[in-house]
Amino acid sequence: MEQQISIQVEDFHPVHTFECGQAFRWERQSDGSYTGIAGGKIVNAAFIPDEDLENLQEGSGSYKAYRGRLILSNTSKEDFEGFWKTYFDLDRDYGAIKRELAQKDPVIREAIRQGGGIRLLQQEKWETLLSFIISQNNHIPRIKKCIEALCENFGEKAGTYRGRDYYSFPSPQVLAAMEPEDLAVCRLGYRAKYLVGTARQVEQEGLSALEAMGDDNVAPQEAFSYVTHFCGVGPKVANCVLLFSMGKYDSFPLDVWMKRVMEQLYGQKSPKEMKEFAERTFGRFGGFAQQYLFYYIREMEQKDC
DNA sequence: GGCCAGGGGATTA
DNA sequence: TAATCCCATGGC
Repeated sequence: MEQQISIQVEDFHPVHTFECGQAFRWERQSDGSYTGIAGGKIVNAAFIPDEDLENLQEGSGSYKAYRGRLILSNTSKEDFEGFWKTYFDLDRDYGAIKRELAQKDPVIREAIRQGGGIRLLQQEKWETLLSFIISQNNHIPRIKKCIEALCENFGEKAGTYRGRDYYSFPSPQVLAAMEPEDLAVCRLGYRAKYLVGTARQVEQEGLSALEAMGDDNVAPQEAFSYVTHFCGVGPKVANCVLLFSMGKYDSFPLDVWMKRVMEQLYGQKSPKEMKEFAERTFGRFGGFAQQYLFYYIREMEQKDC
């Protein structure tokens, strides 16, 4: 019998959290749950919403409560306390963040209403760095395929779960020893040389130098400078790494979709204006706002047709 | 600072 | 079938 952990959570919904483009290794199962691997641990996350009126309709604020039970299967109490609790960012009060952001304007208010179950996963730095190098100028379905191929070919088998094999994310050492051509099986295109280049830099400088950027006393600007020095990492990818793995929550990644949001919904014209507007409006919660808005614009595009 | 190639696949025309 | 687009970056 699989070991399970069940906890009561608020401001969480698996679809919002796993489909908002922050992570690429969570797969939706036929029962609506998600199976993923992080830190070499395979886990399944299911969610049973509370059936109270407030949760089904509107919360006390201008958003649903997204309250219910999060059930993690194939894990232990120790792993939950030592890893998943932090990974799922369960100690953060998202209600307070949403209330503050919702006061800013009607656009972000509606975005929070649509994707109020997003939690920013605290992902591993090395994996996040490489995942977002792969993400550049790319579609999410293909990003997922590239990463899966990378893990299957260069990672280690982490185990079999519900009839499927899972592989860990390849280490810097393994990829540093490769030539870009060796990664051809992953269909990374021109990004293969970026991965190998960055892997060699990380191997040289030490993984701990990268990990140290996640410390609270490391300023966002310092982390940004460090992360952008890697091969194939510019401002967009760096901001994603800062936001999704280093706890720099003022980061506001500006990609094609976010430029669309800022132009169509906020009337900002240049990227410079967009950055300044975001900083001015969302401040230290910029990263949370970015995720709500990113999810919102993509939902709208889908419903259009 | 602006322009364009980089791979490859998915989507659109 | 052809053109366009994609959670961009590096190099000129």
